[in-house]
Amino acid sequence: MTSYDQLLQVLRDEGHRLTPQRLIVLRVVAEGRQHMGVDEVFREAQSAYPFMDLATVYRTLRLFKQVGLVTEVAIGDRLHYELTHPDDRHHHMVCRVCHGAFNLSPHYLEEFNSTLVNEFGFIPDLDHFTIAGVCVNCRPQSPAEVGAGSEEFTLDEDPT
Amino acid sequence: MTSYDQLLQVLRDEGHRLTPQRLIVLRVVAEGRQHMGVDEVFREAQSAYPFMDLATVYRTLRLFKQVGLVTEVAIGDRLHYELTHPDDRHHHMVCRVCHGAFNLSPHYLEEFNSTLVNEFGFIPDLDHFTIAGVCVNCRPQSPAEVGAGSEEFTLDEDPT
DNA sequence: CAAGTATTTGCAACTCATTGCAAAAAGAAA
DNA sequence: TTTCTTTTTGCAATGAGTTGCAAATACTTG
Repeated sequence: MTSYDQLLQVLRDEGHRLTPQRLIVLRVVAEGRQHMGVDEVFREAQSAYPFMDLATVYRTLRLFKQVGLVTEVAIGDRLHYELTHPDDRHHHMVCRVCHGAFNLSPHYLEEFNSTLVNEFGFIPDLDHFTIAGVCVNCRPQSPAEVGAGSEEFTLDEDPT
Repeated sequence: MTSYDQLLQVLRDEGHRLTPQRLIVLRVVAEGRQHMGVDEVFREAQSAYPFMDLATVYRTLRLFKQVGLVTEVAIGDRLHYELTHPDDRHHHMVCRVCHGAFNLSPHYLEEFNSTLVNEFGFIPDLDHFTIAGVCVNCRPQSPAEVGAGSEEFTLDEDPT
């Protein structure tokens, strides 16, 4: 049983129907690069199935997100999606300047999460979290740093 | 010099023109309750200045946000704005169920901020931060908690 | 205070995303 | 396989927010 079939089983198990549209969107996202924009998913899906409708792509991605098959990442002000890798869950730091997305281990949010729960009884949605900002490469460097490069930092960028 | 005039000075100092539309939007936000929706701002502004256009309200609020006069809060999926109180800066926890917005002291994000800067050289936008989730009152209670109330937590809700 | 210019407004068109609804189709049952 | 029920799709309309552009206007300078 392939990994792709396992994904389909997730849908079946929750009582969702396996329509050609869903199979295609799933395949596009599974085979595509990290965090694809909705329009990209739409174009690729449409080339495999010309009757594909944009609304269906939106609905399908939302469904996939609900059942955990994909992860939603807000890049700029557009929504992107990537296949969820259960063994490599991570959050994202998205650079406001270059729009690059960098992975962030869930470990960095554990304490924040406990604090909100313990102090306020507030349960934050931290299934997937995206924080915007400016990455090392786009950061205005202080004079002392100019020419020093940024070898001191490790940014695990999503291949795009 | 009133506080209102100080706000106007901020605009003037940055070279922005003081149009009637801007004066009115500023007054509406300054006198309004916490985090008003754009449509509310629009309605109130329109009653003071019938020619007010919705696009102008959007542009004006965006400008005010840029210069720091107002803070943008995403509640549900709509944007809300509140006057920035420099002596009471805070982030928000927004409940996905009741849509209530609760204040969160910047102190709770200091460590997270330093971690990202120190470990990744990533400078997160933490001027204002909104985290979605479920608040104590809307949280499904465990059997042991039923009837116990939520006196153990202090949620500082924005008056709405 | 009049003239000049750069910004801002109002309007309409547009984008991204969602939704109502009738028609189509998936899966279950016979 | 045929029928039935429920979900899903395609389409068109809607909603929130943004944008291009010509007309209007706030501010600057003489």
